[in-house]
Amino acid sequence: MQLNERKLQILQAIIMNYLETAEPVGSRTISRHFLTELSSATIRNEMSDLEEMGLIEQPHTSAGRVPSSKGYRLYVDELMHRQEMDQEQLVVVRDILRSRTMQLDSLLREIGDLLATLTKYTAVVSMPQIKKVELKHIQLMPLDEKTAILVVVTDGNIVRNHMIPLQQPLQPQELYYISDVLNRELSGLSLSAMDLSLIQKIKKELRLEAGTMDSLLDAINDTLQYADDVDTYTAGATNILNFPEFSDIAKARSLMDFLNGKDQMKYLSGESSTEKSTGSGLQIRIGKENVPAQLHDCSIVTANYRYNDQNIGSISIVGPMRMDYDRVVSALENLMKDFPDLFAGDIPKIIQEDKHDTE
Amino acid sequence: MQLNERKLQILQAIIMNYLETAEPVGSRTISRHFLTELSSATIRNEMSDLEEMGLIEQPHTSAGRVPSSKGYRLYVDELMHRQEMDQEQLVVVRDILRSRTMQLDSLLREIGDLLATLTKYTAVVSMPQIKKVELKHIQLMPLDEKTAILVVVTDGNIVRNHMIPLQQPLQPQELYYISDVLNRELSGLSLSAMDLSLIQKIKKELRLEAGTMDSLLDAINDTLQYADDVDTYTAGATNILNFPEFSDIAKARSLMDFLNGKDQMKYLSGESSTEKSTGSGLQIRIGKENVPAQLHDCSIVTANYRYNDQNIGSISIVGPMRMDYDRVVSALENLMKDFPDLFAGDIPKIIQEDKHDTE
DNA sequence: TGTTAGCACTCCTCTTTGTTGAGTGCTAAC
DNA sequence: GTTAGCACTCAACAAAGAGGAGTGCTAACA
Repeated sequence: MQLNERKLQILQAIIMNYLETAEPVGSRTISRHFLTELSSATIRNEMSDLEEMGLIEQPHTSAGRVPSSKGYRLYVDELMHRQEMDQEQLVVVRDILRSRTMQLDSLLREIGDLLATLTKYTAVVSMPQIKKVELKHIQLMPLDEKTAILVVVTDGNIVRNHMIPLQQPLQPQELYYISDVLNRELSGLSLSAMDLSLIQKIKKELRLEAGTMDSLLDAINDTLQYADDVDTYTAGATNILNFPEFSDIAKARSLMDFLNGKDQMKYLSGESSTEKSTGSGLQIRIGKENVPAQLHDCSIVTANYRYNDQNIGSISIVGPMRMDYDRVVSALENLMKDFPDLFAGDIPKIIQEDKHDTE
Repeated sequence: MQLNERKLQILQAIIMNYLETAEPVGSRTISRHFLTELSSATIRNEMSDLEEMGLIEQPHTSAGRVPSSKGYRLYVDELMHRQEMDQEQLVVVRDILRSRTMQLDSLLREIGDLLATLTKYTAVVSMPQIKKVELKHIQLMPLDEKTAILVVVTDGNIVRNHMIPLQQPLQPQELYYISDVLNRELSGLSLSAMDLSLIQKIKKELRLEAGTMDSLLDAINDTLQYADDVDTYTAGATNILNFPEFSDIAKARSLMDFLNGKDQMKYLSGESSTEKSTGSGLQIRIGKENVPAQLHDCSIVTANYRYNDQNIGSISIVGPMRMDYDRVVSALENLMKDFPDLFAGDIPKIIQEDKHDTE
């Protein structure tokens, strides 16, 4: 079957109308509001074709049509228009973000909040995997006789700290000295580059008793371990409750639980090979394209952020399949333009299609 | 009107049954399952009295009775039984908590998670107001030419850090030196005890240029400011969706938004003068006793935790008015016993009443 | 050949109307 | 003071019917 221009226009009209109303769209609605030069009967014929092609579906015999996953997919790949964002609003908040924080993790949290507010969907930010980024500074601080604090600062100014039990009391000077050595050996490296030989080298240089050194290395290891957990931040989780597709409380709850559960969210940050990505490097997963069952009614648009050419985390917008893809994609793309250091190399090409006939 | 023993028993039966079913309780139910020696007619008479006294209410003419706020209040003040908790479960998790962390803030988060799981309600922890606790250690760390990191460790091993822009590059040695001076002057004090004269003194001792010093003090001030925000941690927020009283999505959403909104949660941590507290120092607010409208259908049980005889935060359980007060109070009291250093001075007196007649 | 009016048909949705049952209050008897 | 009995109330549920949105199909038209 041919997928001509007119069919595409009808598909687009269905998606636009369904986005607004969340109700199945009938032929008459389209003939009245979108393609006024055609009669409803003609549109009915075309819709029948579109259904046969699997792009739209009928909830029941005498209902209008609803876009299918495949229909959304086609829309996202071919028909979507980028929008300019509300410039004022965006600019204002952006400036606040820039001025307020120099720490990557809090910056990301604020970006999440911003996106959730802007899109009215839920934003899930997977926090940076600091294992992959370079160490900038490492420091032992005296606390009391039995404890020291290990503070690790990475590229992006992410600060992590960890308590270290001391086998024996150490003088502040000793801790400073150890810090210096650790810094000399480790800074500039990523945590994942630390291996046994390096540790041996440090051990040798420090000439500390085995016990002290071991607990120290254990602590560093713990910090590393903790850093490896994919930690996520969720903003606007309750926005989910606004959508009629989640008026069933059980459904809403299972999704919210899923979004809060740190473990499962690893799914989001991982790049799945099957999904196409948009020209700008965004990944869009629609409905059943998501593996976890809880996400089968959802769509997810994900941007990966990077540091030194390595993906170290992601920002996702989660909403119902009936999502305003234009707005969400535009919001993320604008964000990417605003933080070129975070999304380097992926400057979005704004595809400027004409807004044809969809009056 | 007399509030005799039998009336109390009936009230208790109504509360117990309503807790379980969330349905209005009829006279027949009570006569069958609770006070078998009485006929339903007798109980009807007593219930009529209880209603007149404002302790129970009728949703509509031909429905059973539901406890009123006043009824719950009476129950909580007079009739409640403390329960022993599931010992095994509690002990196990408790040990994990104790061994895993020495940092107050993460400990509190874990306690929140534990309580939410245990009670099936929502736990809201207001994080410690570090302004009120003593400084243990303060340290400036070099980061790059333009920035240093200020790390502040307080009593309870809460670590906060803050980026400090440097007017001019400083050598690590200089930063260490400044740290030493700051430590000497500040450790042992609470942040709130810092005042101008103290700052003058430090300034004098350091003999640094005004610019450097000012930005430093600004940063410390910022940290202090940030510390003063009442930060909260919410665990088990989605548990709310389990209760039929929140099957109305709008209601559920407004409550969840309220619980997530940091600002409004100050309400929880503040001690309101009007509420009585239980013998063990817990505060219980029932339904309309809560000031914010969003909480009018909820009850909240709050325990304040302290450090050096100062309240520095609180742990609250939020649930529907139809809450299992016994379980919640017991859970919190057990927690208080387990962390005597956190809840010192308030060792709960377990009131051992007989379980009379409520078969 | 593509478009459109017309029409029969489907099926959801909403309203109406009973029916049922749980629960009450009241009265009179024990 | 307690209880059996009875009339009454009212939410909840189900069945039945009306309305309407929307479809598919056919036949006519440009």
